[in-house]
Amino acid sequence: MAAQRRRPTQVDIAKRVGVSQGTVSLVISGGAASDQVAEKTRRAVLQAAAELGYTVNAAARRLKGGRTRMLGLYTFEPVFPVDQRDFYFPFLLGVEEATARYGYDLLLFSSATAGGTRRIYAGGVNRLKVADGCVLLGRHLHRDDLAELVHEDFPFVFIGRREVPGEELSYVAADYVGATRDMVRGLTERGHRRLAYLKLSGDQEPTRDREAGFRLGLDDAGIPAGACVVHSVDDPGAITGELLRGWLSAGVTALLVEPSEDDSTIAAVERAAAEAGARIPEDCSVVLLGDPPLGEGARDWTRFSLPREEMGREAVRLLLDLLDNDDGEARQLNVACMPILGDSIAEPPAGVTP
Amino acid sequence: MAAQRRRPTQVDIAKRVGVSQGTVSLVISGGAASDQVAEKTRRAVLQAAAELGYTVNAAARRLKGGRTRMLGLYTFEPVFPVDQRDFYFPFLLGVEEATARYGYDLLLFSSATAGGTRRIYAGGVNRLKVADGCVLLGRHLHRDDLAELVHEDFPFVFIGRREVPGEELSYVAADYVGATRDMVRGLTERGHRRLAYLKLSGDQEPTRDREAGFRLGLDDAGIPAGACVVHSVDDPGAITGELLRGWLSAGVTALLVEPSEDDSTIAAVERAAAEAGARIPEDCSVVLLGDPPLGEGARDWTRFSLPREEMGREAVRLLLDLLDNDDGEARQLNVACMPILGDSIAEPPAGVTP
DNA sequence: TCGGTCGACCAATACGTATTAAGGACAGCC
DNA sequence: GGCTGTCCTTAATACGTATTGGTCGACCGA
Repeated sequence: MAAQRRRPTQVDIAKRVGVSQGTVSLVISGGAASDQVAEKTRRAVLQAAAELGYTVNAAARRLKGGRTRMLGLYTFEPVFPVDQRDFYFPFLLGVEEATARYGYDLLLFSSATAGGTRRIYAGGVNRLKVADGCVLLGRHLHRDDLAELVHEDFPFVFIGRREVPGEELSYVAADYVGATRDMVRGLTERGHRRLAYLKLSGDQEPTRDREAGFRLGLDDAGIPAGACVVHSVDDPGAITGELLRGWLSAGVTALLVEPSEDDSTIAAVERAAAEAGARIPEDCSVVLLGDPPLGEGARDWTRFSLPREEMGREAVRLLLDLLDNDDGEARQLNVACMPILGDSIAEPPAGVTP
Repeated sequence: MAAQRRRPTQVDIAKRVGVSQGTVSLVISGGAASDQVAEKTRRAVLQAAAELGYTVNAAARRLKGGRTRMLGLYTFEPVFPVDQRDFYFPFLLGVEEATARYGYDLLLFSSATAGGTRRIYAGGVNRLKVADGCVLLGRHLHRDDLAELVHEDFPFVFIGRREVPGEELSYVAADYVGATRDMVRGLTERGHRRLAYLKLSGDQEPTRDREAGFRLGLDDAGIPAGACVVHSVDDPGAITGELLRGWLSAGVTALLVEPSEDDSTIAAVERAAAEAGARIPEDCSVVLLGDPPLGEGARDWTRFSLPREEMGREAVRLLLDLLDNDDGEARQLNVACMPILGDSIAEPPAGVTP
């Protein structure tokens, strides 16, 4: 098995069979056009291809405008770190499954990590373009990168709702608005009238959507927004027993908590409750606006859960749709979250009548 | 914003600035060669590039260079099914990490799944070759595919030891021989003299290696092979309390169990022990020759554990080594397993003197 | 003024594939 | 035999970049 110095090309096949490169291309790229080729030629070409161990050069095919049958997956954070594992893995699962079902291969842009910071345009080059299209994933993204990506018109779909001013972009997102609204309804129907909402600081879309859902939920129940607390969590350490006690004595009976990436916010809430001598859910109901990051917490939180696997699948579906009929339209999809009734909510304690 | 029908190229920049495409290329690809360009021109080009929103066409660049800076990952089973998750995930982790560190991208050959059966040579064409090299992973592989793959000389590294008659192929494998030998030593040093070894049926390399290690371990302790039981497990249901009781009354004091992919074998052993009224480890020590598939078993088995993440990393390292200096040599690496002392072994029960 | 040197740029080409207009062989028909 | 048409194949070209041998002009020293 002497090493062949150069990968065989269509020209090599052509020479061997005694036809032209164009004919080889017709056969190889298959399907529609290849029935113009005589069956005998066709077989000879395929045979030679097999013998030489030919594979199409993806770069060349792409260059000409052809398809690579590769979909890219770019994540703004590394996907695989173990602590993020449970968060990202289901997305991956869905993306991989759908990619496979449609007969595409999946290209993970790991190299972006190399420089430490994770950028699309490392060295002015947009690696993504070797793929036919790309699924983007991650919470912390460079707005500049995203803007530039939109500016070229390369097909991509975001997992998670993203906005770029003046641009329409494709995404599949969890319906945080509706899910949060439903959570509020769940509380108000149990009689809670005064709620505290702990939102993450920063102005990310998921946070904004939850807050919108919160306000809609209040409207539904006819509760004035002024009757509730909205607290922006900059530092989980700032969620003290003191703070919580203040809220409770002001008539707050339920907490809505937006989970952070680590479980620090949730942990802080539990700690604060302990410090304040408040039992969950007897003295204070708690609802999580999303999945607890580390999954295996001792408590079975009432919460909603993102259909992450489904979101991954849908992202691929949208992307392929985008590829197949290239109108300039953005595809946007909101998937419903699944409400989970845990043991962290109850009726408001008796005697609390705000 | 109107989609620009065509992305700007170096030619566009060249026209705008009034230089040739070649000069633009010199400036853009930067670094070493670009100091041949006058500073004034240089700046003009860069400015125009910025104004036009130019980015390098990755495909075109690749076309010239040969390398794609992609490494492939091909698995003979689907990687992502949830039930296999804990088995495959650490390999993936390691592969991805190393791939990223070396600045490569990772191509998952998902499309292979499409046809139901998982073959490399779908349609007579070897998809793998779009990547510079490939890491192969999985227990059940088509020997034909592998043989053919070796025959063309495409650089790849197997995770897990594989043999193809007459060929030298590259792999990184767990040192099953040494690890099993050490397990036997652990038992014999505690006084066990009569062991039963439950091996999987089938003639896979991992099974053979473990058996080799078993025999070496017996040699070390001066135990004749005939004094021990080697039982091939075709059907876990066949491991009955009856069978175990027979062994125990024949003086067997310890079991070495090769875990299957599901946990059926291990479960069968526990069930048999219960039926036979034998406590583990008081009446019968048990050692696992590998990781229990489902991790979270109630019992803390004495076993050895594969350094799966490390194996993934090493596979990539070997592969890149293979790419960079292309002698025809195969790279082979055995990594040591980590022995884990659980609570499933003890001294042999008193009164048993074979 | 002339030969020489050097800096700055250009023209040409290769990379491997897809596509298309055009060419050639061959058969059928009048 | 000439005409038309069908079927198969080819030649040519485009895609966007990197590279290299070469050219052109300026500048310098003698």
